[in-house]
Amino acid sequence: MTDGDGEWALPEDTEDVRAALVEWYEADHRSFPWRETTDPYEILVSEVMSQQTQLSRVEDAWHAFLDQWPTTTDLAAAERGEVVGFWSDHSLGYNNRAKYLHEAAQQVESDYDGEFPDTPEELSELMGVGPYTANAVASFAFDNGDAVVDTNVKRVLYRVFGVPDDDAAFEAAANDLMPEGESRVWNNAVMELGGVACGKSPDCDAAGCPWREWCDAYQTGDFTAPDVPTQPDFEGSRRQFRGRVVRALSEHGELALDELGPRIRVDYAPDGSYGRDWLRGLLDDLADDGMVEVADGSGSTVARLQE
DNA sequence: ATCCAGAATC
DNA sequence: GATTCTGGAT
Repeated sequence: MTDGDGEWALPEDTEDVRAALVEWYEADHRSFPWRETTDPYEILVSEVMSQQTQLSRVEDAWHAFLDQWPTTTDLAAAERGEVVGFWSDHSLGYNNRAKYLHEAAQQVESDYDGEFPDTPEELSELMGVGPYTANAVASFAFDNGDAVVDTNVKRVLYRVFGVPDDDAAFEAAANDLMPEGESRVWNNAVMELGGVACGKSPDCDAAGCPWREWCDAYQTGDFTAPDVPTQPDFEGSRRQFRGRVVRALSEHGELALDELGPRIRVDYAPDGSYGRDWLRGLLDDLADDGMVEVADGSGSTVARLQE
C-alpha cells in the first residue's frame, strides 16, 4: 500500500447512510436557479462559472449570460472577444474558461448537431469539461452521471469515513457510496452537505448533519481537512495585470501600446522597467493563449481581443 | 491573510 | 509541477 493509506471502510449499513442524506437534502436545501432546470447547456454554464468562484457571485452572471446567449447555437455564433469580455465584465476570473465554454458550444453544434451527449465519457470531450464537470452535467441534466468528486466531496469523505487523501481513493469511495441511478439527487445532496454542514469550519449540529452517527470527525472532534494547494498572492501578480489588459481591451475595443500601458499600471513608462517591452511580453502570452490579437503596424502596435 | 462546485496547457 | 483571475466573506 502507498503512503497515506490508513484503515478505512464505508459503513455496513450503506442504505441507511444513503437514505439519511437524501432525506436531509430533500427536507431543506439552498435554492439555486440551476437546480430548477435540466437543460444541459444551462447546467454547463453554471458549472463552468462555479469553478473556483463562489456560488453567491455566479447567480447574476448566470442569468445575464443565458439572457445574452440562450442556446449553444447563439453562443457558438458569438465572437470569442464578446464572450471573454462578458467574463471580465462580470468579474468571473480565469477568462480562459470563457474561451473553453465558447468552444464547447461550437463542438456541440458541429459534433453533436446541437444536441448535448448524455454520458460523462462523451461530455468529457468538450473543451474545458473535466471529470468533475462531465459528471455534474450528466447528473443534473440527465440523471446519468457517476459520483462527482470536488473539494467538498473530498473533505466530507475524509472526515466522515476516514478515506485517505488520495484521488483514486476518493473516487472509489464516492462511487461506492452513490446509490445506483440516482446521481442527480445524490450529487446535489453530497455537495450541499459539504457546503452548509461540513465546510472548512463545520456546523454539524446547527445544520442537522444527517451523518453525525457515522462520522469519525464528529466522534473524535478532529475536523482536519485534506490540504488544498495554497495560491500565490494575487495582488501585484502577473495574473492581475493580464486581467486588466483583457478588461481594458473589452472596454475600448482596440488600443495602442502606450494607450493601454497606463490603464494596466499607474507606473507605466514606455521606456521604463515596466514599459513597452514588459507590456509586449504580457500581450504575447495572451496571444499565445488565444485571448488577444497583436498587430504591428508601421510605427505603432495595437492590441484587441481575439476575433 | 485565506478561501472558493476545476481544467488545460506547457 | 506551475500557471491561469476575482472580490466578498470569514
